[in-house]
Amino acid sequence: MTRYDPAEIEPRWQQRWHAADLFRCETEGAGEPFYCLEMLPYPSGRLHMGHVRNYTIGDAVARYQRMRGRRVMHVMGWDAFGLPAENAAIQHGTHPRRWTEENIEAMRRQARRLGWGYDWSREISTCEADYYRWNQWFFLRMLERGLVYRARRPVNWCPSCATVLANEQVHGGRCWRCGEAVTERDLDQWFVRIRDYADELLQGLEALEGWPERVRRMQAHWIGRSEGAAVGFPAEGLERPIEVFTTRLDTIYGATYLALAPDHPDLEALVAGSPQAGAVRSFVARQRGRTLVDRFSAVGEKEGVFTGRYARNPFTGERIPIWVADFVLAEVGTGAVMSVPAHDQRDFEFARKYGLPLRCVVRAPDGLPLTADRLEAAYTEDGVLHDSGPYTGLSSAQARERMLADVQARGWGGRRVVYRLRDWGISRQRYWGTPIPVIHCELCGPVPVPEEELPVRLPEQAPLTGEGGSPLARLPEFVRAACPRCGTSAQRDTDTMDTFVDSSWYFFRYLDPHNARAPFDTTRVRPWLPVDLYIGGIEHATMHLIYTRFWTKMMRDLGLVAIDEPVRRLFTQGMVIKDGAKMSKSRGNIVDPDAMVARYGADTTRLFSLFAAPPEKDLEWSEAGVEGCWRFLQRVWRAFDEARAHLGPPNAPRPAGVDRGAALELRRVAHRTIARVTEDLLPERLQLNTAVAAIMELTNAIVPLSRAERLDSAEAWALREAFEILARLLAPFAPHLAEQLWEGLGHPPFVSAAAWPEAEAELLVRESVTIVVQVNGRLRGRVELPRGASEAEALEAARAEPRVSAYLDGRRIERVVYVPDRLLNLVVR
RNA sequence: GCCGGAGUGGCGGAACGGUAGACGCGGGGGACUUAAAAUCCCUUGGCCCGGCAGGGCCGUGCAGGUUCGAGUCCUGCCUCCGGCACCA
Repeated sequence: MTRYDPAEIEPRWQQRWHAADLFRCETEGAGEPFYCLEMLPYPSGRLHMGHVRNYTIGDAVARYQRMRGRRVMHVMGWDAFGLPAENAAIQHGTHPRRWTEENIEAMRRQARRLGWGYDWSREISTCEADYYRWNQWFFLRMLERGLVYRARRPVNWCPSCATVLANEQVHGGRCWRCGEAVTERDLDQWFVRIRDYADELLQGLEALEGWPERVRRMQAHWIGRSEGAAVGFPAEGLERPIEVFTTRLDTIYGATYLALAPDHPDLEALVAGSPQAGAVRSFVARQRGRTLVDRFSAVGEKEGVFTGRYARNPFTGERIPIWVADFVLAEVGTGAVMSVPAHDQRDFEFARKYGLPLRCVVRAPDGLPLTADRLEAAYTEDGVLHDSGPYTGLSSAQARERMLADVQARGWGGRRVVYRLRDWGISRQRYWGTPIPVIHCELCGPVPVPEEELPVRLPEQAPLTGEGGSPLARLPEFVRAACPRCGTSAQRDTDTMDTFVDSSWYFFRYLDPHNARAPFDTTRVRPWLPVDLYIGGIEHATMHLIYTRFWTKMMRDLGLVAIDEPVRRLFTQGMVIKDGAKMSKSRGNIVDPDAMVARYGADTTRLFSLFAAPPEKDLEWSEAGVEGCWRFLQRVWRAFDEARAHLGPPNAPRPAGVDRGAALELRRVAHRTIARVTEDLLPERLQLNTAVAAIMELTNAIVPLSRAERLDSAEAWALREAFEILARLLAPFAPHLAEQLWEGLGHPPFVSAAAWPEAEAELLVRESVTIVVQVNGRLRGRVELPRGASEAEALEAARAEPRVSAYLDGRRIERVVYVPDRLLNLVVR
């Protein structure tokens, strides 16, 4: 008997797949395209189990679709720019490129060892000029269209990473990458007008039926559309009125003060010369030093300072004080609010603390007007207006409409929609990224680098300190440039692009990876898009997955693609957990994929990562579970070894007698397994854990026959058929062992290229079925009947069952519920 | 606070509104072995009646409801996880 030795089997098949170029995919050709995509990895060093899970799911789907006859695009690439490379370089005195390339090399080797089938001829690495030049090209296209602009603005700053972060990259006030508390800084930055697409990004979510509801909700919330009105409050000492945004225009008669954000642009002009100026300035200075984390944790303890200035409520003509308050955020709405303490909880708390007046103007529809002195909390519901001049008596909704019409008629302001989504700041003050193709000229301002001069190459050497400031700025030979417009000496932009730019369009490039004239050829990519299935972690719900949707729409508007959305079906797989926590180096609960492969082989590793939990849920790592998968594969191996003696030649004619007895039973199980596994592998289902379970059941049905002393010709034939089915069903999950079985069965290679088995319909239905008999909904017996038996026949059979008849004895059957071939429920009294 | 998701054996998890617990792990018993490992076979939700054969009751977070029938649908709670969070 031969031993199951993955260390011997697996490299051999990997070699043969490679030699046969089995996974190459032509852009054009026969077969319906299927684009199976997984989020490309950051080459951090080694694969971790999260990668293994992600890519094994994708590989199983890709292999399955290939066997179904689809032309499958399945590619691997590297999100190769980014900060860890730079930090590692600083720490270990190496170069980011070298560090990155070594990691890619190691991870590519690991990918092969796990048996993942990619078209390596399409591999891309985003740190290559061939790739990032097109980031620059897109930047210039967006600049032409005004989709990129430069602005000085308070931006999120991660002190540890020494760079700016986009809003999406700040999670709970902390850096998404390193967890450091984020502060604010004023910097000149390039921004992408993703906000211009806010409405479309929001609307588009409804059509994304193939996306998890969870992700759609998260994005909708992230975009955060709110509808209301912008109203100008004339302020003493300012030429232009202070514009406030409100969704509760109906409460405007209750506004008793204005509150401005500490970094409101008009604040300095407002307070200049006021006796309060000093107090305001020191308050503002204190606020600026606070981190976001600090600000979040202080929710509820609002602070503010009176500016010494007043504004006029356009509706009432009333003079109300202007305050600066920390709970008003510059980036929300207009950065200024009309405060209505009686009807807004925040305004209420602030007014209480500083003794500002309250005025009630809305009451519950069935209630009495509240009075300010009795209020314990703001009344924030809609209701009926009182003490609101001509609007008194209107409902909140009516009032909002009328008031808005009057605001517009009198030129005070108008309807306004604001989004929580902010423009995407893409400038990064680090080295290892795409240089921004702009030259700053003292005379002409920022001038785009002419297209024919692309790529602006990232200099191979730059002084890296990690202490802040763009490393490229310290390279005079990089910085110095002639202004493309006027020719005078000017300076290159020394920031690099956010690496989320790289990952926004890489899967378009996979489809045309060597194109030197354009990011990709429009006609080539068309048949492949949108991506049929995209697999990755949930953590990108409001980062990468928003950016790439935006990028697709932007490319559509440039005429490059004809789609509105990049991804038809999104699958978010769960995390890999060990001892109740996400695997991480700092926790020391890492399981190394290499060690797994060395010990159990790739097939066991793959199988476990698919079997141990439904793919969308978190997977708890269990050594015992791995052992179980290992045992299963051994069992398959041994069963096949034992069966050899029984098996006839391939393609033998079907002998008489396969339609009864053990042969029939085995055939039924085998064909039912085809149906189950096929269904579980559908992109909209993807229940790979139950698919594996079904294959285990098939194996359990095979074992007794393969081990039998002697089989008749029908049983032997059925046994061969079962193994041929097993080999092909196993191919997406444990492809090496599957190849070995296929070869052992006398077939030419490769099972990976064989046709997926078809279930014979007549084997899926039985001529006799077990019907469950219930009395009053409780299980009391089972009867065997021919399929399609009538209710009367079922009833007769049920009455003949002693267990059933005991419950019917002396009672009247009031109702019979009959589900043909399944169940009979007798309702008695 | 708002928005999602999830609660099923000792564990991971299965179950078109129709036999709850597939498959795997773990446990118990047995075979093989001098012994162990490996492997194989039987068994395994709880309680109760029975010598066995067999049978009964309870059971999918809690409380109700709809239904002939609810893990699954509805209402209200509880707990845990995730996202957002002073959004004007």
